[in-house]
Amino acid sequence: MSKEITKRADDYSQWYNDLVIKSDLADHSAVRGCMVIKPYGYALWENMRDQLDKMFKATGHMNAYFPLFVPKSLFEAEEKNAEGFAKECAIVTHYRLKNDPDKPGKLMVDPEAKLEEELIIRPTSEAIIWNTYRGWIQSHRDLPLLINQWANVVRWEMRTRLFLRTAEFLWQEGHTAHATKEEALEETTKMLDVYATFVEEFMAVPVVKGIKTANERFAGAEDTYCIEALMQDGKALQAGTSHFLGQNFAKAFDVQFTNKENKLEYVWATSWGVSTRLIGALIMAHSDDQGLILPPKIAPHQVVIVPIYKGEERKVELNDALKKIVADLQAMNIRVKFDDNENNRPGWKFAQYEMQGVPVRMALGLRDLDNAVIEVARRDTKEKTTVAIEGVSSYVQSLLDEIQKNIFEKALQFRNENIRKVDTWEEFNKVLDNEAGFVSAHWDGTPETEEKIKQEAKATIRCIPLNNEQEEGVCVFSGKPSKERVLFARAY
RNA sequence: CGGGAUGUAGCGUAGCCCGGUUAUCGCGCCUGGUUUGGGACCAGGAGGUCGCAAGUUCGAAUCUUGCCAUCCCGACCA
Repeated sequence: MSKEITKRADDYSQWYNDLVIKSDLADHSAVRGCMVIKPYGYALWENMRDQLDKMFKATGHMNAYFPLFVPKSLFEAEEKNAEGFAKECAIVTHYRLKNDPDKPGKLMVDPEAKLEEELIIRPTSEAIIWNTYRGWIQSHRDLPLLINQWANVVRWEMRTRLFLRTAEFLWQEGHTAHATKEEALEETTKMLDVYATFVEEFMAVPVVKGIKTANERFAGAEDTYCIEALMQDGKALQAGTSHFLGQNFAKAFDVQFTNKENKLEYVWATSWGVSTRLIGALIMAHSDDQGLILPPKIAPHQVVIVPIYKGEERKVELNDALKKIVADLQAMNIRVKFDDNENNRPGWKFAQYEMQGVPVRMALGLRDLDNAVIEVARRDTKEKTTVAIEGVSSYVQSLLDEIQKNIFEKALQFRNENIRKVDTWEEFNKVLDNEAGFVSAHWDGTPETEEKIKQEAKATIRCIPLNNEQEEGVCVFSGKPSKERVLFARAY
């Protein structure tokens, strides 16, 4: 078991570099830890983004865009939020360069051009958005305000890891305002459900929905809900969060509304986000030694078609047959790539598209053409079958559904096999060291114990699962009484 | 910022200990040809501030010092 858990994020560097994302911008220390998203990787992100966007709109949200720069005075208004992000901010202090008198041809920061107030490059947008909401919300009739933003943010982490923790990343952040606590709480869990649905049904990655402990909570939130996924190396990954912000931001930015009784009240808030980290989750949850395995629903190309030529003879005939299949698949809204590039040989293409994770590959040569059949290979199991050309498009359509299902089932089985109930401290450590995965154990509910466990076992409480089964027990570390198990794991 | 390692062509590397012709090999790239059912082959070709700077020396990729950068581990985190 433990031997199978070998895949670490680093093992995928081949695909990061060759296909999806280049690790850094240039040989330039100042932008280290940023990422260049290549077209193929971006197409993947776009598909994920488009689907999420649809789901946000279906739940009544609208998109807006707020500034990249947050004046320091706004940033510090909500104290806990500011404190939480203070150590990882990029700050703009000047607005002009000038020629350096000592170094011809070089530029220097013009000391005359110092900004009166520093601008924080957003690590998250609560501050600037809530400052704006103050002007948008006066009456209960303005509520709820349901807004999402697709943007980039910057968090100057001491250590970066491609996809999982880059200095700049793309994400969406929803920021909503509500008249009542109940409504805001409902929104928080509703959006968590949207995330869970998206990640499971489209990315085919099973998740545990849960709530964070106080230690792991978003800075400035009353409660943080999360979805936690398990990677093939047995480490957990937080895949998305949805925060109930209470009235913290409303109070910090003085956002009040007049209720039906003509009384002033502070609004209730939520925020929620997922990022390009999801791409990392996708890679680490599904890849094998041959490369990526992409779920059909979000794969940039769902099908790739490779013609196999023999000299020039009957090439037209071959291509005509394939073009008809391409047209049939496109008519079914299947994203298909017809690769008739003659610079690369079929074997090269097979390997290439396997590495890129294209779910279905079809190959047609003269031998097949004469028999009116075509070879169909699926990426997830690597099975190849020969199918009659007649009706192959509907075969492929159902195969894509089958692959989507199979990838999820495989990941689900792996995840379920790697949630282990543990009742002693010795076993707790043994499982983490030898088998990894989630450990379901009793915890006395104190931040002190949580912190000690983190120190000693390097494992954190990933979440307290929603609808958690209540069960009398004793804390695996302190031996104090506990009434439910929580999920521990070593995490990215 | 602490601990460890490493910098040689676009990528991966040999050479360094023990200084001495024109810096090794593979992949990739360019040209021509033959090929195409699982990462083609033949022939020819281009590509190098040996991380940077200083020092030692007749002579430095190789030795010395300083600096810079990268990677891994830790603190931080989506």
